[in-house]
Amino acid sequence: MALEASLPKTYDPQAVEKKWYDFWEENGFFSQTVDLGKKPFSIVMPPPNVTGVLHLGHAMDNAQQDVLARFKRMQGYNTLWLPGTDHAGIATEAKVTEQLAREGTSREEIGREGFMERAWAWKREYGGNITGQLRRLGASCDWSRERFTMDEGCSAAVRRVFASLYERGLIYRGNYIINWCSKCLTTISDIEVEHVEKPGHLWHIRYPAADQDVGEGLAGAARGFAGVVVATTRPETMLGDVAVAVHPDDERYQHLIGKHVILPLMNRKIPVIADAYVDSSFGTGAVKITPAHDPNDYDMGLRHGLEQISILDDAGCINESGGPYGGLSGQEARRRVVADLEALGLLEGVEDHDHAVGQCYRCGTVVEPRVSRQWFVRMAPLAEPAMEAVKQGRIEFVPDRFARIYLGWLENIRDWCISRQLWWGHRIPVWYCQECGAEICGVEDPSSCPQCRGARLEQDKDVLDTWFSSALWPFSTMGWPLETEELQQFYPTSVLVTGRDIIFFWVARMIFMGLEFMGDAPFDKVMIHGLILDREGQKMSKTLGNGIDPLEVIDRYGADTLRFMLLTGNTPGNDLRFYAEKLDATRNFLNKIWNASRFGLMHLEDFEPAGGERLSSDCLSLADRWILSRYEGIAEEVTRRLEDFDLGEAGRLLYEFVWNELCDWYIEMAKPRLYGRGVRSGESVAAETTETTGMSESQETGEAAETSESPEAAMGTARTVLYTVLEGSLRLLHPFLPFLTEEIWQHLPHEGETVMLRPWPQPAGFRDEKLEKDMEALIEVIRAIRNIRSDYGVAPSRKIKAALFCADAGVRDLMRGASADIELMAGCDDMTVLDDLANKPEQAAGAALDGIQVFVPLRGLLDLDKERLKIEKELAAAGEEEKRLAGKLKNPGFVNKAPAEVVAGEREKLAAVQKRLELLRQRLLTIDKADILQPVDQG
RNA sequence: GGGCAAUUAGCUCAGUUGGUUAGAGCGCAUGCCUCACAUGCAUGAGGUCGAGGGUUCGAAUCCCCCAUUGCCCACCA
Repeated sequence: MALEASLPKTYDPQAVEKKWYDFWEENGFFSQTVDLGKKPFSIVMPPPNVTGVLHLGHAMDNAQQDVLARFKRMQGYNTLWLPGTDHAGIATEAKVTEQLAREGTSREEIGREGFMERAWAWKREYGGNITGQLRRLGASCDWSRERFTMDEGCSAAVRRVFASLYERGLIYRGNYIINWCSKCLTTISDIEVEHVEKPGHLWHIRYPAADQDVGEGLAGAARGFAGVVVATTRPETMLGDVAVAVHPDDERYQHLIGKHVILPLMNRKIPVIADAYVDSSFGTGAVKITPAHDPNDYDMGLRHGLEQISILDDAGCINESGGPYGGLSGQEARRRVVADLEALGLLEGVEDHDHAVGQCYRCGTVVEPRVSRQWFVRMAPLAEPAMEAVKQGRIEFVPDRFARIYLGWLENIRDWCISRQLWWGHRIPVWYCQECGAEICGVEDPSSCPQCRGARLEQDKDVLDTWFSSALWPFSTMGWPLETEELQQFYPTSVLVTGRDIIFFWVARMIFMGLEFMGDAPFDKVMIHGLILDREGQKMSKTLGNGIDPLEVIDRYGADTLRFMLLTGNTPGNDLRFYAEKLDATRNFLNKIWNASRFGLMHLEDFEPAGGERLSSDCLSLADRWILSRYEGIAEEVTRRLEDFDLGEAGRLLYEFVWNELCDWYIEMAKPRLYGRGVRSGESVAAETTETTGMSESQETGEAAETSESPEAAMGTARTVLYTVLEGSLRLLHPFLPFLTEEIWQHLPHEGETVMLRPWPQPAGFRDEKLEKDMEALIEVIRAIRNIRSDYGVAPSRKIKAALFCADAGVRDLMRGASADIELMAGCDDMTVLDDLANKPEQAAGAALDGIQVFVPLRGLLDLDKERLKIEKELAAAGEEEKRLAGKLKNPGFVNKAPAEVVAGEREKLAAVQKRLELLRQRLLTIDKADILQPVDQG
């Protein structure tokens, strides 16, 4: 009593979450030492940005990882979940830069060294935020192994990998066309460019033939000029044009190939070249070629040996190569160029044209393709094995459709631009000798030039793409390049859990780096989840302002509610909508568990958990055996689902089991015994009662036969079963609801320090599918009776008596004590009683179930109109059913080809329906004839 | 231009290899403050499973086509 009284009626997460998290962490329950004798399970956490804040995406991602980690830990695996954070080059640099601006200073002013100091200070100040937030979520990761992508070890791994790839020619430096963000002031890789379809224009511009005088007198006389009309979406880039291209077979332009035209505004003579890349059917069939600012033109420029004229500066403005337009912004230059062309009469037309504009994925600024000298990773040799690993099943995507996305990307992969014009990051480990020009790359900082012995060395100014260090995460965090025992036990990791948005950024790159440097894939499985959407199905984003802060949710509902909500209600890989009603429903579920446990505690205060061996089946009631069977069935199914990474289904199964089966049925059925009222179903009788004739001939005389065991013994058994199922369910729920389950479990009698280290439930042989089917039938019967009660408005306080006729004695036995509001009539299995009731439909309401008939004497409760309506309804339904069945049985296809037992079954059903129709018609008649009804007996 | 997902009750979603009567939560209706829980209990109403073909004795489920929505990829200027 004291225990249950100490628990409030509703679960209060705020009161317990911190307590248990600290308890777990301080006792080292999350930490794992290497033990090569145990089977390993390992996950590396996708490192969140060190300066970031937890959003719902993180919450879901980490909740999923936590479920797996806790599940595997309970299963006895040596489980490592390794956390850490990412230095997030551009994002962090932008934040620090902003901070400097607020202080009235700047990057340039404080210099590289000063900036790095500020960035590290920023990291020290805010880096703990997100890890603290992960703790609030309940993440059971091993914080003693927390890593940071720029810590010493990870940096050493970066150096080693870079040097190795460099030595083998897999990293090279060169002038290529790259993507430039003029706001972030750095290059970005191809996948960091987002293509957004936008309405734009296609301008048709005439480039006059070069043999005509295009001097100063161009204006006003343009109409007379021949030449060629090109179509472009970016007219300002013409300032950097070096050619016009047409398809070699295009008849319209044969006469121009090899000739020259004049580039208007710049008055440059440029050739007309033939290249099969050009699509004759698009635009005018003639393309202006700007090798310095368009990837296709760049390639074509290489093919034809064309000059690259760069016309943009770092800020995206026209540079001195743009002649009179120098200094203008891109936008402004476009306006002026178009206006000037129009004035010259060279603008032949403008049409609307949607086209994809590349934007920086971080800041949304339009990305300009530029030719620039950068560092690249040669992808072809690395991509090949990475594709093989997935094709051969070495790495498995869950759901597997994501494997195709991965493979598709790698098939068409281009070299990876890894240099960034930033300061915050891993500086490229290459030095240039200022004396002889040698390029030096090494794991150690060089002190002098190995070629000329000169000491004037200057390190490359750029840093590496953040994803370069992320790509090494699965092994750099475990100590590579040292041969650590962590690597030995935990690499390859078991599964990577992440969102589909970073398959390219991260997953693919980890795979090829792992294969290259560890000789094995970094993980066996990749579990991909979707995004969190708002209630309308919109992506949550900062710009839309529809984001929800997971910490506010935790404050209000608790971490477990948030977790469970994020983990259930959808299928793997699909997006998940997030809205308040779902949270409420989940909170109610937690409260249900809470109260079921309070009920349990009332009855288990001085209970000794001696173990399951006390549960031998001969002292169990049918209800006991049923719930134990269901519990084991659920445990098995949940285990299977978790092993298949179907967390949503596992959670749903637990929800339904706990609420519907444990709470709504078992606890209700066990109450009489738990309260010492001693009603106990007669399983001993059931064991003897055969299923021979369908109607038991034994003389069951009500409750006398039921109490073959003392109320005390019955209570003891019920308590043991209740404990077994409740405690076991808490263990099954623990991966989903760590805080709630720990809090309850600690109140229950228990062995061990914490539920999180208890063994995962194992089957103990209570599964009995026949019994489960019987119980299902019983539930149907009880529903039918309650339905009758509801239809006739029987007061809830009044017990309802029912007669139950069924072929199966087991079901009838289950019925005893199954429901507090229903009891079986004495002698109700007597055939004569059945006939009697069936023949007096005005005195009894009935329901026919599969092989079972139920009657409830009405005892004067009959409401004639209601009954009549109901029968009419039933008649209509039965009529329909008869039509359907009769039609089916007339179908020769069905009769001849379906299995004989199916056909026979249908025939039986038809017969039953016809019989029922007849019965209903008679009852209707009787009712119509009845004047006043006499109660059957006095209840 | 390709590819992927989704389309099932008023809303949000399940539905395992084709097989009795298609499920849940929320919402709704009716009745209940029954000694674990009103964040609850009981009962009920509500579905031509996006449209159209096909395979099959039998299709929400397999095949084809179409439509709508969302997402990803793509160097048609």
